[in-house]
Amino acid sequence: MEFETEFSKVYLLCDCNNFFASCEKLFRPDLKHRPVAVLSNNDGVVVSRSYETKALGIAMGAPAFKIQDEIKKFQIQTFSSNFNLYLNISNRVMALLESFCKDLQIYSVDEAFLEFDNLTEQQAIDLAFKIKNAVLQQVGIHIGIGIAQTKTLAKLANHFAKQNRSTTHGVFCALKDPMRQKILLNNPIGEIWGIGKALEDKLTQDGFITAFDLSKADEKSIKKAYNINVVKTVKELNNKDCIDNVAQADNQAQIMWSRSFKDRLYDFEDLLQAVYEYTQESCSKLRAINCWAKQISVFIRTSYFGEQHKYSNIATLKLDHPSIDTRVFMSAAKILLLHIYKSGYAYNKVGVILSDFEQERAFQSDLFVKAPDQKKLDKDEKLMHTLDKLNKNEKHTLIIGAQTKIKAKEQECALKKLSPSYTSAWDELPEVN
DNA sequence: TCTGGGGTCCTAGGACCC
DNA sequence: TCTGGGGTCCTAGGACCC
Repeated sequence: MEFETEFSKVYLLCDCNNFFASCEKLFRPDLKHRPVAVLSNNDGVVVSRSYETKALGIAMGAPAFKIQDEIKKFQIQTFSSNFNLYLNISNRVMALLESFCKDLQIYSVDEAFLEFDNLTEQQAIDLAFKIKNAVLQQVGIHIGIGIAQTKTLAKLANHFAKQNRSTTHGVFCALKDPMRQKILLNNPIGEIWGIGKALEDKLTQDGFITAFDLSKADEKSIKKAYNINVVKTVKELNNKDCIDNVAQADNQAQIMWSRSFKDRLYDFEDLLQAVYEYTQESCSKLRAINCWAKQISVFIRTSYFGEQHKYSNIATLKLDHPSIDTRVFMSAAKILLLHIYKSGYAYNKVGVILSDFEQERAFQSDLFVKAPDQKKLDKDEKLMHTLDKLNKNEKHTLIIGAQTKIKAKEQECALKKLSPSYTSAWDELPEVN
């Protein structure tokens, strides 16, 4: 009798196929076999494509205005990004995955690593199909699953499964060696998780062409010529698990709010109003995660494309003590914008970043900085939470005095083809025949 | 006319100290 | 006056991810 090898650690990388496009199809059975594309903010570029759209040769990141002809010709159904819908579907998928695995690491809105101990190859494969079918039946989303002893290999296995859907049926197991070598040999280094364009170019120059080449590299020379992350990648390709929990930590490090404008902005006052709005949004997020921030940055930039005069700059201000008060950050933001604003440029994007978080309203006493009045802080915090409550359902119910033209025409982000909020708004529920 | 948004981590280099 | 080295801490910017 032969015993199956048990692997002490097994990762299943579950990844939703064409996630945004699949979410849009979920409530539109009429689109089941039709090409669908989801566009970014301002309906700028393609961010998700259904299989049919991919087959038509529409590239990821393609500017919408450049593919107008194809959209018409092939009747590609386009949607603006409906993040509330995607987040809602994502939550359902993740909840279901968690029922299979207590060690679930949610890596992004559409993928998660499931970690198991002591599984044989066959057990892992059976489990993967069970999970895949459950997600399809209960949520209606197709997922692909890569199985391996490390996260990097599981990502590669998942990619391989997707590239070879007809033979893999969306699941590929690289726990054992012939299969591991297969995915290593069949993937160029650029396909490896953690190897971006810059590293790809350098590695290729140095003669590393496939993932297999990199797996055979000498760790010491890699450390010398590249960095510690590439060394980790080499280890991971060789079944040495060394990438920690990738789930988004509870202790988020920064909050960013930024938008590109449909039209260009020139005036300081117009930019300031946008900065005020993004500051308000960022602060609201900050309070939602129960953090206090000590630092705020404001950035502005002209378009990368077309503009004659390009300019981009960022400025940062450190507060004396952490705050959650929108008004505090707004006055800081104005100072920062004054600092970097230059007239005569056609700005197309501004953003606000809060960082340097604390978990509580700690105040480091300092000889030269006057300690804030605790009672006043209590009152201010209450006021801010009230503000959030009032604005929760209807944005801009209550605004801070300095905000004058909240819906300035120039900064409206056009979302022309937004799908209804099927799962989150009562008045937009799908109709059932 | 129209080219996304929101994150994390690493590293080089400067400031500062002994 | 000039000459050093070694260490830590912080920050800006780059690279990467989805």
